[in-house]
Amino acid sequence: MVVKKSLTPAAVVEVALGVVDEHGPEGLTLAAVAQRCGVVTPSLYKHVASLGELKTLVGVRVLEDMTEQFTATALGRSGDDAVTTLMHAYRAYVAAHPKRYAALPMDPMHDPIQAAAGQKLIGVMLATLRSYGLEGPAAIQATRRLRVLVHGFASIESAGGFGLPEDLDETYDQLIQMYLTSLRNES
Amino acid sequence: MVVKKSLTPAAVVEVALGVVDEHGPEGLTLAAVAQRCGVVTPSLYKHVASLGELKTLVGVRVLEDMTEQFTATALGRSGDDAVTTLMHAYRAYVAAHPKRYAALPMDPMHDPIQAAAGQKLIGVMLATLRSYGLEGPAAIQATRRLRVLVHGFASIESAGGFGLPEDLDETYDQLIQMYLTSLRNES
DNA sequence: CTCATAGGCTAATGGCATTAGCCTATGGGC
DNA sequence: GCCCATAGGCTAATGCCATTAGCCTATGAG
Repeated sequence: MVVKKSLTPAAVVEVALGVVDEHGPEGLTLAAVAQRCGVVTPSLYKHVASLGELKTLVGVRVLEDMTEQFTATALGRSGDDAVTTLMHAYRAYVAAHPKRYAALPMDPMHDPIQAAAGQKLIGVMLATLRSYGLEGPAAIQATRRLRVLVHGFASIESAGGFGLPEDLDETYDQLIQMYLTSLRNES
Repeated sequence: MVVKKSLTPAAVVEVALGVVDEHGPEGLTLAAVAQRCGVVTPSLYKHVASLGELKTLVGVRVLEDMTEQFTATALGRSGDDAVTTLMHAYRAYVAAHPKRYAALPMDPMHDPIQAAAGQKLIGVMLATLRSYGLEGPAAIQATRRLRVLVHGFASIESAGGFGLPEDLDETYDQLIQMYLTSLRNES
């Protein structure tokens, strides 16, 4: 039987993701999504509650996507190797989908719909640090530092915020070394 | 003579800044600005070319504001003291105007109107590192690392992105120490 | 076979940006 | 002191977008 394009909510989010990848977060509009779905705008309300909700769902989708990628990459590694790999994976993801990254909410924890996905992503970072044997608060601090580094770099790079793209690999390596050193000085 | 509210472009930007502070960057709308100016929307076009231009000008204004604050704070200091002070000033500015910070473009260099202001802000950071005697490329790398740290932390904190506000001062202190260490390991 | 409903559609409302064109006060040149 | 260009306000109109209401049809469960 031919598969009908039944247009599930998930499919709508998928299309929305495509729109974001092409036109950025500001370009994400119900009208644009509807057109790509071959449907008239109001029809979308049968699948999502509003533009706001769609944006939220897109955010969740991206968070899950990142979590999956990073998990796969970090599996079977530990220590500096794991951290280095995770940081590279983070940068690679954002480089591959720059517009998409800009669609991420910086406070996923404050939205009940996104909280779980955000928690999982942070969980991957926390798990990556496991082999350092950091206890409670120290582990949280280390995770925060990591988050600051990868997000800071990724958000600037993806926006083309560094004047020249020259030596950016070197810059990132330095950030990684800086972070690894901070981990060593902590235990 | 009573000073007329002549509504210069600068005044419009000022009002826009107020709107951003209150409602965030998405709330910055010509309609909102016009209302605050006690004027009808189309009238604004006599002072700014478009909403886009106004946003750009707001960005310039914020960049200049930050530059001024940081310059004043860093004057007369050098070495770790200067860096520490600058980083605290950055965080303080963003904490004082969280919405405003979100209105900043991450790629000021790509806009001819904002380039100068962006350059100056980066210049303050570069100057703050002067006493470390870093040469050319090394100085640029150090500036980039600094930028990544302060922006990463500030953007997450201002969005309320850290789960609990607990121990954020400690987190920031760790970031500062981490950065200072990276400076020492470099020369 | 029937009928509830999923999922599409059209029509209508209201907010916003933007453009065109009008109108008035004012201040600089004479 | 007079005259007019213009700065700076206004109304009207267009077009895009989100959102709501209400209609219509095919389909699949009973």
